[in-house]
Amino acid sequence: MPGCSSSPPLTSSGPHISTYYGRVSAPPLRVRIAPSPTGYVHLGTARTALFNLLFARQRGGSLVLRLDDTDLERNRPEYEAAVYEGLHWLNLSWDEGPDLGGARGPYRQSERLDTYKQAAAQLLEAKSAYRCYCTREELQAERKVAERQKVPYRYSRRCLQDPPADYRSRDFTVRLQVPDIGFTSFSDLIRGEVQFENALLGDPVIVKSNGYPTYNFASPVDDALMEVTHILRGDEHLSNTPIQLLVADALGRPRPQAFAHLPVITGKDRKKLSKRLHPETRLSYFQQRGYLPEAMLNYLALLGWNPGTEQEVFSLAELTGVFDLSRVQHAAAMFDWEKLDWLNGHYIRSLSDAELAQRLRAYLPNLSETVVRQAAPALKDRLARLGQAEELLGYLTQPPARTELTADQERMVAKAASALSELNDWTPASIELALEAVRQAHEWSRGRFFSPIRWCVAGKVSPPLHHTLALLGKEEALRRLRGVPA
RNA sequence: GGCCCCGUCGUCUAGUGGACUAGGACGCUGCCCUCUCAAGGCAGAGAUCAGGGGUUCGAAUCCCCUCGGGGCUACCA
Repeated sequence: MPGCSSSPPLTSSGPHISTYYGRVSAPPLRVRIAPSPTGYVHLGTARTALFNLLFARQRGGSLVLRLDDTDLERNRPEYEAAVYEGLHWLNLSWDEGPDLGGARGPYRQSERLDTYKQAAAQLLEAKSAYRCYCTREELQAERKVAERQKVPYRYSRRCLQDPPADYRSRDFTVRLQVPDIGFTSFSDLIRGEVQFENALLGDPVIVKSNGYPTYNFASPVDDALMEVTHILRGDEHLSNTPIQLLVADALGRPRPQAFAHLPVITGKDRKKLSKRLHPETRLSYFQQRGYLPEAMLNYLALLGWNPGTEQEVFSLAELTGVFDLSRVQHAAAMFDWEKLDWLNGHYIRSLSDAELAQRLRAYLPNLSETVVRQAAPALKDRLARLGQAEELLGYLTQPPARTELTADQERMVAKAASALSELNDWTPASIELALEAVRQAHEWSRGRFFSPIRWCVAGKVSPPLHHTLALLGKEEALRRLRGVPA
């Protein structure tokens, strides 16, 4: 087919090959996200979820939400709600999960313990895994020795060759016996061929002494059983991949069709986002500060991916149309508050007044719905985050500090007050008309006339003066103009 | 230390051997608009393409080395 060569594939060859064979017997594309219920949604998890969703939607596949809750120390059932809440806030959805059910459940790893137990038993039976009775102290000692000898640490396999005599009375873990020759390699949709030397891997623990599986065991077991075909996850998992592949192999399960390791998101210090070091790690932090979910989603898409065009603003639907894994960046991306602020401001400005007022209400709990609705138009161009509204409107409840006025300025304020006191219709438009009349009658410039009024009524900075006054209400506005203490 | 990944303006990035005097966006600076602050408009500064060697008529783009950053190296995920 020489004619076909005129359009070279723009994406890497992996998916094309599978699509081609897919015509014969199309295995449905299935991807998954696997957050741990730790009480908050990690920003990286949110982006991984986005990319997975886009990938699945583009190819008519499905997205599975699985809860990786095998860490008894950190995971709590009640934290599950935070996962749903965060993801839903971003308007992200999935097709199967603990909340939705599905044919490949259960979707909480804590409910799949029997499955892992069986899988471990199978590996033990096949001699591709063995029990390890070493205590943490013994292992620690081994590690120390390796360190002292400046040789890379791997478990000694003591329990494989020579288990302790008192093993019956000891707790044990289960370790995968990794082949000590050969390489484990796989092709990554973003990074290409990646190879690891088995001999350097060491025998990883796959079942903890409390009977729970480790991540590197539960994950490949579930991915196989849940028939996950493509794994898109953070780059920090790249080094875990060979172990998971080896687990699938040992179990006699097919490996996933493809992996794609997404570049990590870093903080200003170039380090992976962590709860302790970076407030931006928690998705909910953005919600609290007044970032719009659609702006968040847009920004997240741009962190590590770009459309190849000059477009910066994308809706979720648009992203679904143009997203392309082959355009995902290889290098880590540093989180940038300033660009997010710009994007968020852009989205705020694109809201209708009514919509903005609606979204503002949660951030202005002390103001009436009416006031919030009146304030929306004046606030629109002044907000990078909804959370800033409270400060901008602070003058409503907190009168400004008294400023010293010149005699001239006092006269202007008095004129304004008396003109305003005649007004029956207390709206920005009529206030503006009244002030303009005074100003023109005396031939004062706006700057000269408005500044002292603003100082008396709101302070140094405030929305356009007629809005500032309108929001205050006639009575309070006049009180402040006349300098009467409340 | 070992293994793996990565390296274009401060940041996110375009770029896949010649159209690159390296483009865009955020931020920054200046001007315009203007009642403050914003928003908006216009203009501008900002990158020896990490460094050094090759390959080639020609390299940000291909190869090698070095340096730098990150990830993993847990009975966390």
